[in-house]
Amino acid sequence: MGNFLASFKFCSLSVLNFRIQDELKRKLITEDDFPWEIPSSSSSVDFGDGGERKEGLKYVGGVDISFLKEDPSIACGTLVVLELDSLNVVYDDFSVDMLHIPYVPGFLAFREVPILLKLLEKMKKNAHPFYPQLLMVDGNGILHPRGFGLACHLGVMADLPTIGIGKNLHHVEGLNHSEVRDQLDAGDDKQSVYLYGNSGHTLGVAMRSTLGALKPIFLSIGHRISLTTAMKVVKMTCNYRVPEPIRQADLRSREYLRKHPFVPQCL
DNA sequence: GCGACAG
DNA sequence: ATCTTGTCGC
Repeated sequence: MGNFLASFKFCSLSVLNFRIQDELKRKLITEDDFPWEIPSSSSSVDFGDGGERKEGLKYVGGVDISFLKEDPSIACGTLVVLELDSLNVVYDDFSVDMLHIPYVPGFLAFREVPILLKLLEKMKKNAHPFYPQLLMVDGNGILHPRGFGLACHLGVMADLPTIGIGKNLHHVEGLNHSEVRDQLDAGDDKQSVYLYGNSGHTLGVAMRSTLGALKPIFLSIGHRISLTTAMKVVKMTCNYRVPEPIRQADLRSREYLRKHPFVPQCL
């Protein structure tokens, strides 16, 4: 009986998760859909005419989750917000939870979205002035077996513009690591190559985000942003290989777990 | 058939 | 994701 229930649970999970991804995918927006102006890569120009202009992108969020080595089911979800100009962290928040959903490639969102969404909603409910205008997610967007990775899932759920940042290539639609590497090495000092799936659609881009970085990061559209704009924003935030919002979320997440051991908030 | 497979 | 020391370089 236990086996039956276990396998039923497993089956229903898989089937339902496919449907949930397909259903949410209908809400996906893959072009710029926000009122904020992306600051030019240099300093912002002040025309001094006092005229009204669009509000600029200022608060960029990053999310990550780290795990307890002693118990991989204990996770620390972390949300940080950085000021784009200075890349200073102006907000961080943490939530330690016990996860009951396993990691399955292609279904990462079902494991991580609840905890991340909770952190975002807490900030939104309090009408926090630093609520992010854009969110970077440690995981892929449309670079995904069904074109709906963690960054898309979280973006649609939170109704936020999101960018997916992968540190490893998810092998989808014939994409493979060595081919990408060869293409990057083909050019003299090629910094990025577009990722085309078997279907010919652009799924994302492999990008050497800093001069010294041999290994690229893999970015893809999450929600409500174009790939071109996503690349601009990511480049603006890369002091190191991993964009600062993700990097800070990662660093602080591990630190929090080190300093606040064994205190799950949800059971 | 075997291996690969975001975090 | 996590386990891990030193080491090379700016």
